[in-house]
Amino acid sequence: MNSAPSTTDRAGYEDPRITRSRALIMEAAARVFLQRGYPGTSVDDIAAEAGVSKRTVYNVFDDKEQLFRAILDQAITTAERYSLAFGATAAETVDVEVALTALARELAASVLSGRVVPLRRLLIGEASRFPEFAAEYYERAPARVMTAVAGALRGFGERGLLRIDDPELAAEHFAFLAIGPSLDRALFDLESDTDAATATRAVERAERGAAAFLRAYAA
Amino acid sequence: MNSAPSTTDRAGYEDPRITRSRALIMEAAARVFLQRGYPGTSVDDIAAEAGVSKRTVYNVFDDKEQLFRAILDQAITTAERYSLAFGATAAETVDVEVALTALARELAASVLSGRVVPLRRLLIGEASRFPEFAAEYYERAPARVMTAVAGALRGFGERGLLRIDDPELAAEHFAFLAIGPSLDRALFDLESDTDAATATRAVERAERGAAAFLRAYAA
DNA sequence: CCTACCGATCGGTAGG
DNA sequence: CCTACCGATCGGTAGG
Repeated sequence: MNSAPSTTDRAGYEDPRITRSRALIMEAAARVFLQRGYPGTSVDDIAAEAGVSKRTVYNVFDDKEQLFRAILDQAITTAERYSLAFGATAAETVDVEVALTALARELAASVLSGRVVPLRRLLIGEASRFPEFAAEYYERAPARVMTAVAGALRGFGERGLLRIDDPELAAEHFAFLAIGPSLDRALFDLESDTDAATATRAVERAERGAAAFLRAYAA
Repeated sequence: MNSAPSTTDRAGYEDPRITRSRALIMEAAARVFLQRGYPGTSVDDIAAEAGVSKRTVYNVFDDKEQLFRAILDQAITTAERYSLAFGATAAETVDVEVALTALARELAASVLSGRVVPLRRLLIGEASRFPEFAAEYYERAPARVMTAVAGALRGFGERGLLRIDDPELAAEHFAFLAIGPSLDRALFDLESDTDAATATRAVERAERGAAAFLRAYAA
């Protein structure tokens, strides 16, 4: 899809050298895009970071935008896989307080660590240039996680452990009580990406957010 | 500060032509930066939008970055003025449900309309290039509003109308229940900026968020 | 894989 | 003489 058709034969096999180059380039591009932004990153930067020539980059990807698209697809795939697993364990627990506290911690750990926050910065910052990228990511990543949370909360509601009238709204309340303040601040504060103290505070906030949710939605 | 010292005499008077040019340039720069981003905007674009020559832009501002800084200062000043007034009326009310619902609506209206969301996109997107701009904005705008909300909630707590142990945490819970989901989505969805249906849904969400807060923090 | 190069455009500055 | 402003163009770099 993202590469020239000629690099793949009719049976779908790709030259292993291209496969290897693609992986190197995508990893390098993700690293550099997330750090310096889309316009702040030149294709030369990516090629140098990947240890390939610029010409190789253009052999594997049509242009800079398609490379961005490939990075986004990869991130969305990861997020979708994650959202399927999310909350699966929580739904089996009988102690709703324990389950929701664990769910809040899990949410904080997954959203506030790794590349999620840098990717959000990138997509939000480029939303005017690539509105469809930002919108698609939102629908296929955070919105899916929200749906998974809503499903778990509906389960608790049906078992009489919580009072849930509107699972989608309740999921939003749960998620934003748990990680809303931490996430919002993280978007503006680059240093927090690697700061251990920030991570600790985020987990504590998640726990206290879950506690507030439990008070608001107690059966 | 931003202009050459020679344009202002010892008494602080500035050539009225410069004052007028500065206003034209800043309004144009705010419009274009917020729409197309910092690197996506050329100084020529700004000059054209302001109806002045590029040379005039460089007579008033040292460079493109200082112009960005001036826009940011203006936005921060507006936000600080707003945060001082915020919640002043709420603290006088006796009916806490009415007061908090009004506060939530007020928060939604002020954050989700106007230039706040586009400015957030700009600062978040440029956080890697201008980390101090993003951090300063956060501390002087959203963080101040949060402090104002915390003050109002503390007042309700002291009057026995709410159970508030930690006003700062409670303020975060209130704010993110009220506008967290709407704000997060707005950052990714450019069309929502001018969409009336989105605004209506945001107000409804704010009201239901305030209701959840009241359940969690009832005395 | 490297150097060289293109058409276009950038931020910033020259002379008048 | 000064400053503000103009049309034109600088050196350097972007994506391709």
